[in-house]
Amino acid sequence: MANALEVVGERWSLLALREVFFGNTRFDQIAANTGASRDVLTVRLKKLVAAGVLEKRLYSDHPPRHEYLLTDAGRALHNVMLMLKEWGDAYVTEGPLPLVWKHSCGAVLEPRVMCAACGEEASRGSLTPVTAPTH
Amino acid sequence: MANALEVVGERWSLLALREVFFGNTRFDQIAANTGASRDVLTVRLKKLVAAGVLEKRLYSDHPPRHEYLLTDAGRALHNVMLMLKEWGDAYVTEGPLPLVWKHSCGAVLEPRVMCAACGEEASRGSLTPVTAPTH
DNA sequence: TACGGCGAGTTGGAAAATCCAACTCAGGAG
DNA sequence: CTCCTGAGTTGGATTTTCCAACTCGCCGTA
Repeated sequence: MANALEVVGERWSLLALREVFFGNTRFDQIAANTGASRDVLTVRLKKLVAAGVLEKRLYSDHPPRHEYLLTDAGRALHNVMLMLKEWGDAYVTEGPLPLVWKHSCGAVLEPRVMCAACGEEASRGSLTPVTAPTH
Repeated sequence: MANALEVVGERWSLLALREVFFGNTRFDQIAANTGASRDVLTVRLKKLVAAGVLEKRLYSDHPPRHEYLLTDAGRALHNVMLMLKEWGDAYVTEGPLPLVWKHSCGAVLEPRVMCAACGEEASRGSLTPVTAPTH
């Protein structure tokens, strides 16, 4: 967890990623939609690229224009963001939600965490921590 | 998401919560295990209490000693932390993992996100965003 | 050729947050 | 009486963040 937070735990990092998930892949879009100041955003994006979460791609030579795209690692963050949004919706956000996700089954998504091995829901009570032997 | 991050998105907040999940509910334990400086930790814990994520309880009158306990909102963050840990384990942490979770089915937990309505896995491809009508 | 505009930053200075070590204060333990 | 522990406070140095303004390359138009 601490390692994860070192990569995406700084202010604006996750919000910037959210924008890329929404298809807002250009610097000015990200800046406008997150509210991050441009200098901080520059630093964050650089760090996310360096960490392999985003990839900076030139999509036009003349004029030179780039966009930020998700790598596999970046795409894998979607789950984290879903759960974070879910928690915010449930315990922080008041009033109607500005956005929901619709699942292909037709329902509005209420994400749950399940165990990949058995398919059952993984609640806190059904889990036990196992520390690695310190050797 | 932005709302959620306003509550738990600051540095040390999630790590402090992790410690409480592990049963390290006292100030000094949290400080030692997270590495946060004591003054910042004081502020973070106050904020988490104010936000209703933690609760400060006196567990001994003489001498006066308190501990931080999870509220419902706090417990609900477990899912977020599971996914964050999962991501860190998969894309950031190198070498053997210091800790894994064991599910009651016997397997080491690999958390997946599923749709509560249909029970199917909710991958990015199976989801579509629906914005609230701006009216 | 000049002029405005856009994308993507950079720069400088003020304001806020963080780090760290040392200090406090209350209540036991010896 | 002195030492120790838990839970912070305090002061000062260091980093980050914020913000508005500036730059630079390139384009469209006139």
